[in-house]
Amino acid sequence: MSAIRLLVLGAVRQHGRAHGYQVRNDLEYWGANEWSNAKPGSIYHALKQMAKQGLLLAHDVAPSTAGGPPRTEYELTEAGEAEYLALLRSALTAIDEKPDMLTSGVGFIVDLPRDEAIKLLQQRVALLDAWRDEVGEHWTPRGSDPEEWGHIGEIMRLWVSTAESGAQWARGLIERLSSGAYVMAGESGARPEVLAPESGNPYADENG
Amino acid sequence: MSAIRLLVLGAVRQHGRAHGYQVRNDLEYWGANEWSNAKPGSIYHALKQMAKQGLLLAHDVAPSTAGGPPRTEYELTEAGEAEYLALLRSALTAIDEKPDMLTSGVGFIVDLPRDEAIKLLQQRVALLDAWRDEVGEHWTPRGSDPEEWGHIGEIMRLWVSTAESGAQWARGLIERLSSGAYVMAGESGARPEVLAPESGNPYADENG
DNA sequence: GCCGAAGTAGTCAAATTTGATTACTCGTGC
DNA sequence: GCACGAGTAATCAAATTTGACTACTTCGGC
Repeated sequence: MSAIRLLVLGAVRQHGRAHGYQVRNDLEYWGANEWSNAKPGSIYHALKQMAKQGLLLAHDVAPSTAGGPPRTEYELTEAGEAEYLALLRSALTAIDEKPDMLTSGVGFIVDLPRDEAIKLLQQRVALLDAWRDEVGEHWTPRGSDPEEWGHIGEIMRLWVSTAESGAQWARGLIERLSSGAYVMAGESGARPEVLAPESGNPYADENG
Repeated sequence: MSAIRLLVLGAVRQHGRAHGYQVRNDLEYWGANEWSNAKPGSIYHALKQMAKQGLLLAHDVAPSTAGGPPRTEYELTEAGEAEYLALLRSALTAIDEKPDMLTSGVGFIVDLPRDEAIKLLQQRVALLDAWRDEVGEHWTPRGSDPEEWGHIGEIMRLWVSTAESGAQWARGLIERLSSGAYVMAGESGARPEVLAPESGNPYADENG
């Protein structure tokens, strides 16, 4: 799965209630259109699809106050909230995902309690270590002539290097979280669950 | 674009002439179904699409000799050959691609002359260095309070680390290529351009 | 002699993604 | 007073991707 659902759910959740263009704008501001598939078509499609599946609740709102076709506002249902957290956990843990997944997960990591975030990242490190070992074994079975693999061994080198650097980064973040960096879910000083409608999204544009 | 076209063109090219199942089998053997989107539907779709676009020539062959529906064999046209090399070059150079692109590029790197492969990888390193610097600047503009960015700065750290490890790997491969590792296109001892039909593909299964 | 598993070859519907395009409003200049 | 670019909000056709499914053959066991 791509990161689009996580991104859209996270963006809607930050507003409490949002219409497509707001989501699209937030994601564009984050540059997500460049490092993920967060393009208009995908965003609107994801909103509709998730509404159909009961993850989002759609409110048809009168023709927009500022030009354009009538707009629809969405908010997370309970199922949507659960799906959001599941996707977020998976984004931080799973190592076979494309990098946009992990990037999105990091972007929303403060929606998790500190303990859990650390635990997930530790799992990530363990998975990366295991994968590196597995790749190493798979590509150098006893008795097989290294010559035989030739340049294909370079793929192994690439993967091993990717795994090690990924684990390194995760260890760094674990350390920072362990020493109290950032304000995580449920901690005093946390951003309110839902942004006040009149205040701008600190991570997005200035339009309420 | 995904890696599917590069993979399919490369696989067909290695056989000189191949039908869909052969391609599918090769790619499965390389594990490409796991680290890329090389699934049956995508492979057959890519074959048909590229045939329609003149990159491949389709030969309808009598009902298969060994079960299943009638099969179609494909071979690269001149345009297909050009497209293949263009995709391969781009896979090795471009840094904004998903990792399956680079992996595929490495898998086929010996289809390029040594000089060119080295040059492309050097370009890659330069692009990665530039990207790392740009990310660093974009995320720490003068006057902006680091506190303001909070955990979002972790995305920057992730990207910087990705860029540096990617550049490191590329430098390693450049070095190995420079000291004569592997047999590249046009070099004595090179595998023949096209595999003999009766011999197995050394990088795939044993069926001709 | 035939049953089932494995292999061969490919198709299909549904979901998703892309990239362009539509449609309407507001402010700015002229 | 109106043309034009920028902003707002979304839709659409075409291409791609996914995952399951069809259909046919061969081979080993019983």
